[in-house]
Amino acid sequence: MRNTQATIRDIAIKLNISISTVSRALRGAPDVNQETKKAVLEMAEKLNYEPNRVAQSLRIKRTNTLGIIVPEISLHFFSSAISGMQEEAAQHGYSIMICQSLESFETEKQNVHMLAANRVDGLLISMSSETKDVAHIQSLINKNIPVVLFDRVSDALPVAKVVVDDHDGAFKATEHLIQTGCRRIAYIGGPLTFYISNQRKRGYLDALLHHNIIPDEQLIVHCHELHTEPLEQVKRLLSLPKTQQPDALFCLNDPIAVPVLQLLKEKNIRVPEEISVVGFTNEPVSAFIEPSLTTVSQPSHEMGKKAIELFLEQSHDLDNFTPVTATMKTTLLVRNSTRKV
Amino acid sequence: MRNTQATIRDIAIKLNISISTVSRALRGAPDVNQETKKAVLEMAEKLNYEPNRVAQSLRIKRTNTLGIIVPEISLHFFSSAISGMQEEAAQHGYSIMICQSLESFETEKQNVHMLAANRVDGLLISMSSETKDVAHIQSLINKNIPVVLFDRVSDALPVAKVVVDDHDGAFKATEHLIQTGCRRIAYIGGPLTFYISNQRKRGYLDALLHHNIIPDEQLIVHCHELHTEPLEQVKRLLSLPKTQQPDALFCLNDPIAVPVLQLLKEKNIRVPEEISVVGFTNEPVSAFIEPSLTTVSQPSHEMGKKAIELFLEQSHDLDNFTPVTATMKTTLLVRNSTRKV
DNA sequence: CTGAAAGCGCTAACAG
DNA sequence: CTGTTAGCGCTTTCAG
Repeated sequence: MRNTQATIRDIAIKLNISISTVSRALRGAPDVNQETKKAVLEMAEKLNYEPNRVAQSLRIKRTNTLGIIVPEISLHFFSSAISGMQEEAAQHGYSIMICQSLESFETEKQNVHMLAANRVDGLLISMSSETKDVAHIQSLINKNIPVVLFDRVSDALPVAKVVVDDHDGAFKATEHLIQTGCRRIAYIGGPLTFYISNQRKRGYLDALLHHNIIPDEQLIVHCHELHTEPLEQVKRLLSLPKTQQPDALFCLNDPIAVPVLQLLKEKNIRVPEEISVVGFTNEPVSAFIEPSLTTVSQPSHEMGKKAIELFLEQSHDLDNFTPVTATMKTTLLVRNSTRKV
Repeated sequence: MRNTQATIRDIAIKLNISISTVSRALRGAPDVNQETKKAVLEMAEKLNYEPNRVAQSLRIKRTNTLGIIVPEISLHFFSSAISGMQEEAAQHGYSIMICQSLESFETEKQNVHMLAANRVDGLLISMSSETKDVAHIQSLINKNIPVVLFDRVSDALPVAKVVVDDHDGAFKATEHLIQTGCRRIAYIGGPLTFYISNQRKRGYLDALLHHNIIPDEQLIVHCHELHTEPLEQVKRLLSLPKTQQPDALFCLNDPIAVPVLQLLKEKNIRVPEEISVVGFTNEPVSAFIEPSLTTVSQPSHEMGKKAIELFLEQSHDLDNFTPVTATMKTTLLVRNSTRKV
């Protein structure tokens, strides 16, 4: 933003007509003389005119911009979801503004404020694992700003959501472990307040119970932090007395499962012979790591698109809108980190 | 953007003072009575006031927003660069707006227009492989909008750039292939107008010449499209008469090299015994694929940060600014897709 | 079909 | 220390 940018006023003066006529011509209003319109368009071209969306937004009280908050852009699940959103949003004339919370509650709050200050027309949020208090998001709802939660959602918020059936995915994954002979299956999860982790834990527990396996509290791990703690916890589990050690690890997600697989390789523990590993998400590396990782795949790109669709529906009919939850399908991808049936 | 958002006017009325005083208090101007200031801040809090950056931007002619255009968000190199930018930008009070060109010139042009219309304070661009005409970017420069090109840059543009030494990286990679006994080394590159590809090709050629190997035109491939064509071309090379077949493939980047590696596996061609493969970029999968991919790594996150730094320098001193090019270090990561020395 | 005028929410002289 | 005033660039009545 500097000088030298032509405005409708410049066009109006050059053409010796009023700025309202220019404005009309530019926006293709019907009640404008063809000749005038042509002249305006030509002059705009000549002056390299670029509409000022900032001024427009202020006037029409819409920015045609959507805000997105994700924990970490560079995780493939999120960049892929963003990519889906971006494509869908662009098709409907929306730009997107992106923030990352880096799994920090404070940063997430700041992000929300920043995007609200920018008067985005809607917010698409995947919550940080740290977030339990959802007042900052609730306040958006109170201000009538459409919010769509995706993947990392919260029960406490009456908003549109895009999720996969985490319970079902976890159930299938755990059942697969059981069916391939595992009995002491550990769950490596996130904080106790982390909704998505709890859903997956419930699926895991239900699968155990369904197959008459009594859950062992010792094998259920809640990590407060998702980068280094999971590895520590796995090491701890592996140092338990032989009979108490797990014979399978069901990890909250692939970004946890992949390093776990590497750790096991370092320790010369054979996968899946000695221990099976299952992840969740299906990050690209998971197919390539040796052994390839059995995981529950989520349709990240489609989830992104869907989130935009839900926003659009909601924004068309803000007054009588009831929060919908779109549940997408997961697929259990059986690869080589689990035993054959 | 809907109703119910408090403005400084609301605060002024409630407190029975002028809006300029409110404005001053809110921005922490020095010449405001402590009491007044306190009252304003409290009232702002109470009304859930959120500054309107749209109005601010229009008035001060700066948006504190940066535009980013990348070919594809979900490629790790780009999402990682974006992540670096986002973190650095946030520290300096900038928001970011993201577009993807999807390797389409037309889309890239549209992106530029959209971001210009949004009056971003600067643009960070990694050009599509299709882009040869750079007039759309030149026009930004003419309008005094700071532009920083990163990774996918163009020679024709006098702007700040963040690159790696592509020539050097390619030279090292090719030399490594030669030193491990390869003689018929193919280059799988991009379009002839694709700057980065040409740089890498030159590094490749210079390495060959340096080692007295006469380049074979037949082994130098230019793909117009980067998703499916490279595989076709490799298949073609593999169907040449035995003596004309390559014994190594140096690929423009990892997103090409990885599928190539898979193709070779399908065809039961042993890597690196029968043919060596080298990539460029170092995507996360490259370390995990079997055999792991020898590649030239680029510091994506740092390149992103650096790009923001260059923007900041430039925007501080727009008038007498000379375009700098920051060249970052690459590292040859020798893994298992090439033979041992 | 066109123009005049008001105003979106905010900042920044200028004057007190 | 505070208030008045004039816009930033645009859209949108309301008149003609």
